[in-house]
Parts: sequence; structure tokens; C-alpha cells
Amino acid sequence: MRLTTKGKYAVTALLDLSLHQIDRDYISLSKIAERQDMPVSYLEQLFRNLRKSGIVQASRGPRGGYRLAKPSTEINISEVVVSVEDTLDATQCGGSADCHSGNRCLTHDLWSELNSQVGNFLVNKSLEDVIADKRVSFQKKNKNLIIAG
Amino acid sequence: MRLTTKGKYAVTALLDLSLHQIDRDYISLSKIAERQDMPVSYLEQLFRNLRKSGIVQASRGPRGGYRLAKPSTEINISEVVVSVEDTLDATQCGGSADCHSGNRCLTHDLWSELNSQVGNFLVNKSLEDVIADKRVSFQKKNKNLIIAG
DNA sequence: CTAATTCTTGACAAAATTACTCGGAAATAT
DNA sequence: ATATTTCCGAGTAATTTTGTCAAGAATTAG
Repeated sequence: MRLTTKGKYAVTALLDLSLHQIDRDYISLSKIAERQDMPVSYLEQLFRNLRKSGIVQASRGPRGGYRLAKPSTEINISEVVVSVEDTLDATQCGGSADCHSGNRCLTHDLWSELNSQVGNFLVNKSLEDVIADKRVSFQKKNKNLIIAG
Repeated sequence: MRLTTKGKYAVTALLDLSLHQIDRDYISLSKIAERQDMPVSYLEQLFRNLRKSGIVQASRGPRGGYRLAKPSTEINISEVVVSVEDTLDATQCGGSADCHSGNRCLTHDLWSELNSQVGNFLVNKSLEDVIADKRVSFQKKNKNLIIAG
């Protein structure tokens, strides 16, 4: 399972979306980019893939943007990462097992197994799982602001 | 846990060493490089680190080379990878949790946890574990060769 | 209808990382 | 002595990742 900032950005952006999306309204990339300190144009690239994968829905024009296509409990981290990372496995040969001059290399099974481990872990984590505790502190933060203001 | 070809080369090379090291003799890098189809000079770099980490022992000069410093049952994959990869964690901030403008980013805990998962998996795998079944087919292959020859 | 907003797309450029090389020095077996 | 092999630092080449850009299409507000 490959994991670069690409995948991490995507997950973070979707978490931001989950946290700020009220009802079914759309959130613009510029808002997400600002809050999470990411380049807008880079986010565009990522959301292209996320939309194609059916993870988010888009709406153009003023008040447009993106929203989750499914409830945050039904989107797992694995599908998000896979959606934006172009390749995704840790074996050299891409799972074809012809890594060592036509033969299965010594480490093929090892990396395959590792792949599965990581995959399993991320499949069983939903956006909501990751957010769960954050949502509390997010609400707290808002309350404090209101009190302070 | 970072994992590039560097770490994979290291693991593969050590497996090769385990398989071909009889008694306590030394194996030269050129032999390993030839068998595993890797650049010798790159291996030199890696074995430098492996030696410093106490995973292998070296001997210079003719008939010199490397051998495992410990039995293959006592060398785990994690220590090998960590030895050659320069940095090793999956969080942006390097574990310091100041990833999002001074605050812990939304995904910090997620990637930390993933790190642990991968780490655990690799710590509990010894070179011998990986080799176990290979050794059988390796002996088979040799036998076949002898029969064939 | 017009203008502003926002996604859509493809191609490209910059930056960073990774993989690998090179030249020479030190040790050691024969 | 000489060939072999590790040791070391620094540097280069290749690849990948990250990010940019410009033009276009859809949508909405006014």
C-alpha cells in the first residue's frame, strides 16, 4: 500500500469536509484549502479522482463545491487512499510475482502480507472513526469562541 | 514506517546471505549482487549501515565479505528496514504532532496508529520466518540441479 | 442576460527524493 | 607484492511527487 502526501491530503480534506458539511450543502475547495493549508490546484487534482470513485459529489457555480456522496461512516480510509494514489501495492512486481528474473522474489510473500495488513487496517477505519473524538473538541472550540466573543 | 527499494534490497540481500551462508563463512557482496541482480556499489552503501547496526559482520580482503552477526531467527525485518532507511515514520511532522500550524493535524493519530501496526508486524517477522518455506524449495531446487546434472 | 463562482481537464514545470556511481583508501589472504 | 574485498565521502542521474497554469464548461445570483 503506497502512502504519500497525496493520500494524506485526500484523507485530511475529506475529514475537513465531514466536519464542516452541514446537512447536504456543498463546500468549495478554496475553503478546505484555506483551513487545511493546502494548494487549491492540487486539491482539484485529488477531488477529480475522488469524484470518479464515487466518494464525493460536485456542484459547479456559485455556492457550489463538493460534498460526501455517502455518510462518513460508510467511507473507509483505504478507498480514499486508493482513489488518489496511482499505484498501490508494496511489491516490486505489482503482484504479478515475476519480480526476480521471471520468478517470485524472496520477499514477495512478505510484502504481499504486509500489504494485506495495511489494507485491512485502513479498510476497517471509516472517516467517522477518525473524526469521532475530533468532533467533540471541534464543538468545544466553537463554544469557547462564542463565550469568548 | 517508510519502505523504499532501499529497505527491500536490504531484506532481500540478507535473505540471500542467510540462504547461502554455510557455517560462519563470509559471502562477498558481488556474489549477492549477482544472484539478486542488484548494483554492488548500492549494496555497499546498505551493508555499511547493516554493519553499524550490528546485523552483519564484515571481513576485508580475499575470501572476505559479510555474514550475519546473529542467527537468522534473531534478526527481525523491522530492524533491517530501520537500519537502512534514513527516516522511518508515516506522520508528516515526525511524531512531534505539530503538523497543522502548531497543532496536531486531523490525521495525526491515524497515521501514528498505522505506523505502529506496520512496525509490530515487521518486528515479529524474523529473517528465518520469511525464509522457512523458501529453504525447502531452495533445497529442492539444488537437488533437482544435482539430479539434472 | 451578464458576471461571478466553481468545478473540469490536460499538460506542463518545479522540487524533492531515491537510486546509484565513482574514486580512492585500508585491510587481508595467498 | 598483488589481487580481492570492504570502507568512506561526496556527488550525479533518474524518477517520482508535488504543485502550477490556462482555458473551458456549468451553474447561480442579481
